[in-house]
Amino acid sequence: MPDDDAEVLGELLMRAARGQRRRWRDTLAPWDLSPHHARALHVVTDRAGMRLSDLAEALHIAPRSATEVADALQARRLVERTPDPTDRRAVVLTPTDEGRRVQQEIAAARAADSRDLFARLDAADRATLARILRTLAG
Amino acid sequence: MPDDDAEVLGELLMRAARGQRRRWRDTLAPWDLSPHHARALHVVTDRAGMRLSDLAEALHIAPRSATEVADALQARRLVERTPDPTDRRAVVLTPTDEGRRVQQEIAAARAADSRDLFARLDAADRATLARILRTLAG
DNA sequence: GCCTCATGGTGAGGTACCCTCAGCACCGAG
DNA sequence: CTCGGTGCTGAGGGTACCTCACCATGAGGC
Repeated sequence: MPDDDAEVLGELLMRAARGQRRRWRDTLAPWDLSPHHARALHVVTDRAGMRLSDLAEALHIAPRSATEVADALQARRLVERTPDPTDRRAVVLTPTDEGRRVQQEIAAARAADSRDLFARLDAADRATLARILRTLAG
Repeated sequence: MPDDDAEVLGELLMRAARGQRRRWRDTLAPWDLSPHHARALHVVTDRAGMRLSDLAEALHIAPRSATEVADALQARRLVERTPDPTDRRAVVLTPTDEGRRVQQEIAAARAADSRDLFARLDAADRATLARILRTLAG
């Protein structure tokens, strides 16, 4: 394989991912949420009883930074801090009704966006792309 | 197409890109350069006579931020600021010998890394992947 | 030649998002 | 009850961006 081929592929991959990220940011614009906060909201909504330390682990950030993410979501009234009944040191994060609603809307918007993007490919190409990407990830 | 397919594909794409970015960061470690600074060095080395404003445009950052990137590369003695002979307001960035050397080493390392990654695919898959990614980008 | 407006770069100051370290409250084993 | 470990957060720091204001210079109209 020529070196150039590999470089072109690498660049195409990065470009596709960049486009994907940009679409995602645009999709989130109506809710004025950063991708990071949307992800945090997703995580909190997904599994009830998340502790701050669980959130930190899920987002791959330091526990101290999870505090800040929680602060931000709480300020937006998307989640609430409640004391953990089984451990008085711990704090569990619970989505508010608003938080759950926003999360569902975002999930729907994201699904629609992904569908639009990949609708450009036929079924065979979608299957091939999935196989190839899995090979690269493995 | 089921919504799920699209979401899985989107996630696979992000995962592949994330892996790529991680490899790239690891590849750069020996030179202690961030991806951003490496990219800036590449741009400056690539085209002689880059002004700060050109660098800003190439990196898609504000002109003020290009000043900082230039400061960093200059502190590492990878580039030099020289006055533009045709416009006394402007500053052109020129790679030092060291800068050129580092840039070449990094380019070689990156090419080798890309080659390793995409060697997992046969020629047909590489061609297909390129075609599909171009479809998604377009 | 001079005035005016636009342009290239940078200082000052701000935001977002991470981090480490120290400290406090609490848990749980001995 | 004591003591090492754990969960969270205040304090302080770093990086990579940004905008705004400023200065020096360029370039076109008079």
